[in-house]
Amino acid sequence: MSDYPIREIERKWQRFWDEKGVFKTNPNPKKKYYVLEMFLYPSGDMHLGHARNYCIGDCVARLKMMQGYDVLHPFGWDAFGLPAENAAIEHNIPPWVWTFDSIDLCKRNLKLLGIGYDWDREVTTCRPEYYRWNQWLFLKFYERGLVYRKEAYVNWCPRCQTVLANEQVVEGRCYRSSCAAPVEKKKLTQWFFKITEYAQDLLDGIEELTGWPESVRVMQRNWIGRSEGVEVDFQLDDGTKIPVWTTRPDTLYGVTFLALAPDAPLAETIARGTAQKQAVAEFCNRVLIQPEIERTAAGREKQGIFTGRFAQNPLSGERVPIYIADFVLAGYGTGMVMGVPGHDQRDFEFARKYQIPIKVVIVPEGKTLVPEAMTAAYSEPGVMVNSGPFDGTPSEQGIQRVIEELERRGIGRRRVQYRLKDWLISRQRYWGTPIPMIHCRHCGIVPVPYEQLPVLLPPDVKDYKPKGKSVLAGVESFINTTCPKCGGPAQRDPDTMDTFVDSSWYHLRYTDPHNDQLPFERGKADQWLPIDEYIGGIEHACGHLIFFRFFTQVLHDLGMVSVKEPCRVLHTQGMVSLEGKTMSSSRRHGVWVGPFVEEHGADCARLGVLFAAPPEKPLEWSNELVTGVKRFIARIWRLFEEAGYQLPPDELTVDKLNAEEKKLYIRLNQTHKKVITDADNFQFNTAISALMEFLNELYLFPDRNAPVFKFALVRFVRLLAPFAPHLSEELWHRYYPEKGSIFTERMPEWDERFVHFDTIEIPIQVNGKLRGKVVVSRTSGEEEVKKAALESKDVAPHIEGKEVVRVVLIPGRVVNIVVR
RNA sequence: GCGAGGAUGGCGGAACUGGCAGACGCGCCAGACUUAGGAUCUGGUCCCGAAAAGGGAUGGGGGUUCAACUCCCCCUCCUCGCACCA
Repeated sequence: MSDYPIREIERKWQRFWDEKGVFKTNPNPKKKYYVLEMFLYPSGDMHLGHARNYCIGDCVARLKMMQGYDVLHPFGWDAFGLPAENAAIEHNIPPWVWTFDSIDLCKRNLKLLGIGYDWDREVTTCRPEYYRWNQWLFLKFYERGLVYRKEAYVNWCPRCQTVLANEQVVEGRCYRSSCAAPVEKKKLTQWFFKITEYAQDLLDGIEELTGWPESVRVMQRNWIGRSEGVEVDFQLDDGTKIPVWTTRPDTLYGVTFLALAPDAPLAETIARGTAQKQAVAEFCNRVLIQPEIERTAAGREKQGIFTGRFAQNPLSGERVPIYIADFVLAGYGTGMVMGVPGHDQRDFEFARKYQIPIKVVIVPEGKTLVPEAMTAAYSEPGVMVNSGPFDGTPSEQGIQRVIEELERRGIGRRRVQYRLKDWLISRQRYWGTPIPMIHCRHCGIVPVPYEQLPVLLPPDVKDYKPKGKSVLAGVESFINTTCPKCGGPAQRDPDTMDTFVDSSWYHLRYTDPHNDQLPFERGKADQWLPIDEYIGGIEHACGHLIFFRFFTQVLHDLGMVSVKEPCRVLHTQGMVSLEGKTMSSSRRHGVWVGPFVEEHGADCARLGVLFAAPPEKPLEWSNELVTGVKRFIARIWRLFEEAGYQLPPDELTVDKLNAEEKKLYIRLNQTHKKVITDADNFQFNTAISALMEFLNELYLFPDRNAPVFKFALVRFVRLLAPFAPHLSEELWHRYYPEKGSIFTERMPEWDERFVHFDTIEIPIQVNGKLRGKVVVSRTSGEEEVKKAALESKDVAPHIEGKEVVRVVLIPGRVVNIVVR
């Protein structure tokens, strides 16, 4: 008998699936199932870390097909963005050449793995057929007031020469692992999506996402970061009101200074006309020039400077100095904090350093605090003191009472503050979606009319290298245009969109990928949404996975889709590492799909990544991992070759089976049940181990001509199919050469009448220790089992001469005899 | 600092609702078949006992319970996320 001809067979069935259109989507699904893996940034070769993601998704998709669902399982390319452009600059070729080469390579790899995508629905974000709808959606968002332009200090990556969203700054550095340059602050005029308008909706929506990992839900909650507080008006000497937001109004009488962020707008003007003016300007410059990571590192010694100005506390009437302090964030609250050194650790440190008085206004119940003796702020709840009419109030109540007083006097307002900031989407780079806006000297900013979309990315660019401003600004044929309003000469916006815009709605485009009238038709989106199973990396928890929820919610509110949440179930898969380091295309570190499949086969790769560990766990790849599944495949092949593909009977008469045969039949049903329920619960490793166990039993079964044996073999093939599709398809066709694909055949249900043996072995414990076993009928009554246990000779020595206090029976599980 | 998750053989990992800890696989040991084996098959493989009988074992310590990997309290360590958010 020959070895399993892996590659020959895999190629055969991949061709067959293609030709028969096995994975084509039913456009009119009756029972839909949308399984989606996060699409791919095509950046060179594909390693087993990528493959893990797609093998998981494909296993789910094929299983659902066999269970009778109409499955949507599409794929596409997240093809715009910096890596492509940087690589293009490095290799001195246009970005699209590099990108499409990468796509070809990756697609070949996916086909080598035999992943069952409906390639008719392929989406490529750098094609005008796709990105025109980015522009269209941008304009819709603009009309709805969800797009705006403002000058602000933004994250600037000096190496990529572009701004970054907050979600793209990781530990103060550029999020791209091959860059990781410290991010700077730069004042620029940029386009933003007003995601903060959806902060509460995004937060509320998390409650519904019960099919998401708890960790992701918590991360999103923290990222959105809701706090309740109050905005209090302090007053400058000239009467100007300056609002300060706080969550601790109960400490308002303890304010001894105000601190302003160096990049807050007020910081520029506050010191005007004071002797401090020069020093303040120098301080702000010095602070802002530092990379944010250094400036805002926790635990760092705080820096500040007095502005020469004072403000009046609206409750106590006290006059306090205004400082500029580097620990205050411009983008949170009002960009200014009230300094309460007695009750906030940061304020405490700052006050000690600059000899600002410390005032105690909260004390622990029944105790006193002496400012001079304090070594840290007292930030716990307590009782209010030195707080005028509020003295004696417990601080938690005090928060409410102070707010009420402020509101009554019209000098404060309750306000919820979110940590989430608006999404900065403009990029000063070439390889992205042009922003469909026109700047006219007379009419100001004018949107490009819908009928003029797409605004095409010009191909005739000589130099893609960024120079601190947009590449497109230097492309005259692109930048010069006419104003749609007045017809006069005008200029296009030179920036391109963040690629996270592309990935925020691709899940909807898959439902209607060729629509040239709309991004997608509502009816089609509603047929498939929400996504039933979404699989991707956890690194997207606070980026893409928030953005695509945001888009879906806006599109819902625009009446374009019925669902508010895009995705019912999310699974995050663990990274795959090699020699302790995460596999990475850009660092050329990994096991590559192409050579691996050529050597071991696609089924081996699939079984390998699925069997090695539960999907969410990180996985250290090793050759030993392959050995087991490769042996498994070889053993399956050998057993079936030996058995000779004899057709089983259509119906199995269970009554006529002898004991041995019936046992096999029961084991088959147990295996069937476990494989399906485990796979449905995303436990592919134990599903595969159940198949391995059953294979071992098939080998030991004495009569290979028994109908039940033949029956079991064919069922085994069907159960194996989602995990090792090529091998299974081959075996299936050896039985049924005239039938279609195993994946379009409805998988039978297991026989629930035969998932238990007639007799069971029950462990007997004495005082909790295992002392023996007893075999009883599954239907025997409680007394009968207890009697058998007490009479068992295994336990006799342990109960002899002792008083049996109690006999605990857990039916079908255990008997515990308690003696004294 | 705050938050989340985790710790089980030499390794990856199993264990339903609290009910036989270590399924399955790798590795290792022994044997069989072989000219040969890095192929295949069979058996063994948590630790202490020569062995049986017994004990002891799920990061450490306590508790609840007839019974604890599982529940409760304390501690240690690891991973991840956020991190001066007022």
